Amino acid sequence: MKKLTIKDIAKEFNVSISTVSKALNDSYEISQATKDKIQKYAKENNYKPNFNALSLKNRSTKTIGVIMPTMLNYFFAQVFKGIEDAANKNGYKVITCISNQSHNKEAEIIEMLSNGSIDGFILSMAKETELKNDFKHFNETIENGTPIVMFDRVAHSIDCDKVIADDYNGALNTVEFLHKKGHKKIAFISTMSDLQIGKQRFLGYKKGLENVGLPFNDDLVVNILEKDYKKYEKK
Amino acid sequence: MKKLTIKDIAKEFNVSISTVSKALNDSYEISQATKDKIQKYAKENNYKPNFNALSLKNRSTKTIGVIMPTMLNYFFAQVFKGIEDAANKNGYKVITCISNQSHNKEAEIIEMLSNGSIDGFILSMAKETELKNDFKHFNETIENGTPIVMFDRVAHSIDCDKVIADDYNGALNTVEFLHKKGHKKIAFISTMSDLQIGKQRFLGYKKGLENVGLPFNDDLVVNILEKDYKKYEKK
DNA sequence: GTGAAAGCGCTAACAC
DNA sequence: GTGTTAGCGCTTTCAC
Repeated sequence: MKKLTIKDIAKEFNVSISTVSKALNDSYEISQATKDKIQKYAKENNYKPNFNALSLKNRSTKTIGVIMPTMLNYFFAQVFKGIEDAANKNGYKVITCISNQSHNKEAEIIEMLSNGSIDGFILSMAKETELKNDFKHFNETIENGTPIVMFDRVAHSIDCDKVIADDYNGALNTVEFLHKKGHKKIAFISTMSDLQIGKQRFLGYKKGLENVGLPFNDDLVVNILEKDYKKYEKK
Repeated sequence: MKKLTIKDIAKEFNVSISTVSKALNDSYEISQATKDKIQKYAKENNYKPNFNALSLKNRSTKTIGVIMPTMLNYFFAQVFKGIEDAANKNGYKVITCISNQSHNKEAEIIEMLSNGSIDGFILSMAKETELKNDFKHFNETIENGTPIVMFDRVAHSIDCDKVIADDYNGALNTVEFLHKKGHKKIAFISTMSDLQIGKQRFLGYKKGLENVGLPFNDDLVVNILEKDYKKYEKK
């Protein structure tokens, strides 16, 4: 069964394609009788306006490009669920790609999607991008008129909207909270001490200790870096 | 900076758009000199053929619709990574939607993407779909000429390609393996005893016990259903 | 070697 | 109330 087009419907009723188009869009120009029969026929035969034709015409794809550093991580999986859900509710689709923490892959993804596939990006930087401090691809994208919204692992120097957590005060408040509960030996364990968000948390942790008058003890700080836990991951 | 089109390039060099198109596609009809200057200009100005125009013309979008029951689950997150990776390597994009185990949402997603947005589906059934045994939306999609590939939670009655694990023998072999290691009390814990894959594993488990001559003990079977662990999940 | 024109499916301005 | 036409960006057949 071939996909139905406006043209097919026009032929069916011996009217012009513009009549069909208007009827389907419930235009006031078209008589109720015509609209009724055309809409009925369209529904019965499962007509759906072609996505690419609409996107081409409207210069808008109603789809968002999402770039995730990884999905094998409960935080990012949750964020993805949230994005997908909100997008759908607002009539948007989501094209998702995984940078796998690689700067190169990230740039490639942006390149691949910068051809009218999407209306804009939502992304969290690859680790490598942050370490390299190389944001050229982001800047070019924005200059080319494709909006970017960054979350979690963001580059503050980029001029775009960002959604972040208050990592510094989060850690600080946690220390104060634990201290209030009577705890004296508060450890800091991080898997991302090399990233900005990790550093902020560490600074908040130290400041928290200072605030409550606890000594900072290097032995209570554990940094698990990727190279260490990577070996446990199947490739 | 507006996005460059073939038309812009044509104007730049005072040639026709078809010349530009051919030059960019390295056609033998065009002189090397013309090709060189046009290709150079295109590259320098970051020309990219418009995705929607190509899809419209070619009737192929080079994108796959992926429907996941959930992403908050290491198995599905891994599968997603695999799909995304393989797709990208083959020049495909991936539009991913989460059914959240809902039959309705699953049908809506299929409906939403069945307008020429994608060339085909890769999906794992929502739990509700399996329990309801209602596969109308799948059959209609296939009849309409959109291919479906199912994985993991599949409906065997649907005529399409499927990628599955051998749940029955997997469980059976595991029991035999453990028995060979000297274990006598082998428990069965499942979070999906209501799904086909869960039932297969359970049958394999029982058969395994039988094969090695161990008694089946109901107390060693634990079924954790969604309603039980759901309360631990943030909504 | 280059260009004109039709067509992919759709919308919208403008006839009639 | 309905139809014609141009155009979105691109490819491709057919002229020249």
